[in-house]
Amino acid sequence: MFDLPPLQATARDDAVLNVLADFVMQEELKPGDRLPTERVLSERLKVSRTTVREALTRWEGLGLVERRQGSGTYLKAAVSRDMLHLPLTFASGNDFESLMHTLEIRRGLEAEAAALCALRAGPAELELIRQKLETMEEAFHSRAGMSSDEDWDFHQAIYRVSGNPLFEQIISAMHELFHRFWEHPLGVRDFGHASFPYHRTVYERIAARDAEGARSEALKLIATVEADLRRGDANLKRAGNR
Amino acid sequence: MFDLPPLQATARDDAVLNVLADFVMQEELKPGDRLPTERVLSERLKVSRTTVREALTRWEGLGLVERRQGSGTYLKAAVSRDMLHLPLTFASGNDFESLMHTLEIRRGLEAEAAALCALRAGPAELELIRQKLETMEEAFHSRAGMSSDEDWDFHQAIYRVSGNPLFEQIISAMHELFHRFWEHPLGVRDFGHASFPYHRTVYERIAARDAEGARSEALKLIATVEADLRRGDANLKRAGNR
DNA sequence: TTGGTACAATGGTCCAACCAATTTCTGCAT
DNA sequence: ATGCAGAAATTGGTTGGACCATTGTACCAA
Repeated sequence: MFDLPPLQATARDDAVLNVLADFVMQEELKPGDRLPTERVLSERLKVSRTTVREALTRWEGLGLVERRQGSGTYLKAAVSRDMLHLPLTFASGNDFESLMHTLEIRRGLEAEAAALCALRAGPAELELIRQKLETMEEAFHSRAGMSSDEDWDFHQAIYRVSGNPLFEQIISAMHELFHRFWEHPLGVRDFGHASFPYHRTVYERIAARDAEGARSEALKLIATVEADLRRGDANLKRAGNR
Repeated sequence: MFDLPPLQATARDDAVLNVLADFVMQEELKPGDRLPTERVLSERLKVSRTTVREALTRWEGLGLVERRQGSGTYLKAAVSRDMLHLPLTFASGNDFESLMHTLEIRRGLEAEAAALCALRAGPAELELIRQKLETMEEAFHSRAGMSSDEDWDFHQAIYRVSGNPLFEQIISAMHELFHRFWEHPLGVRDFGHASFPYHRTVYERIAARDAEGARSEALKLIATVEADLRRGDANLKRAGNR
């Protein structure tokens, strides 16, 4: 008994996605570009708009695409037909414990990314990191601490220069989780105050092509953040909140 | 420049998913269970079936749910309201480059997990790791190399003992990706041959409560795997395949 | 130049129907 | 009773058309 015919059962939106992926490749659309209207796609592909929407919804859920009402649908990541999607979803509550867990993941990744940076960064990439560093330091000094956006830019530059796109994907997804904390619970403590000096040392080790040194400095950096958070949490508990 | 108002655009299907997640928790639905009909949900939630479908499509894309026409929609994974979605997408998942990328991620995580293990493993956990190690060594000796299953068990034990569930979840998802390589492309080379001795050194550093030592040994372990793979790839290219 | 207003384009939601696969029920033959 | 083929109901998949909410743009007036 062969059971081979799972082909062509009813999989229109899968087909739509394949065709769309072809289209994106053919038009050489890059992240940020706008792709055709749902109505246009519906007409061109000879399927209903609903079907197009379901397909795009799937892509949106995978973070490949972003929809802006009244404006259009925009590409958020490179797309090709033979892509492997690996949607990880796991329960991760809003408690302090979960925050620490994500931080541990980040520590491992950040260290590795910094090490790879030291090995792979060319002059241009190095310059990019240096620029982000200085922007961050400037913001830090002018606003007396709290440079979370610029701080994030710096780290993101490292992930990008590492030459491995997975770093950025994983970390940026976790970044959302981080924000869930920074909004609500522990007040906006003076993060990064303790970690601040390590940003420069990380950069220096990278610039010196010292992979192990970069890894080590990155570890120290995250360790200070962790210590800050633990202290904040302790204060909170001592105050009796929750 | 404040850019605070991303609040409350129009997000019915997000709301639908939240309510649905609540429902799943409330009814204690487990993977395999069937959840209410689209039509029922539409009626109960007072939204159109289209909206319900878009929401479910998102879940389906993330692998949380499976739809079977004529039968129903079935839960495929545990669902809770505060879930962290981490959709990774690998470009062209069959080239050597992608394999290296996943390996770099694994190196960062493995090192961190080993370090945490050294800090947190109790006597019982330590014994578990030791047992996995010996099982692996035994398999290695009896079958002259190639002990991938037992090898995996060993590493998984480390992730588990690390006390951070995220490690196991991320890595085990990537493990699938690894297998796609080990099946087809580079022949089943004598992996782990070079990495073999490091398994024991990792364990010894953990047992000695030496976090940095454990991290360092774990790094060496992955490095040998990487070197093996690079060698295999070079051989393949020299042979003219592709 | 500035500021507002009308209008068109676009994604978001809804409805009502029909199609296709699956499951369940029904009733007949054994 | 039992077994099984066919009808009927159930359920996800698709369609077309309509309307709403938001955004972008062109145009006009101060």
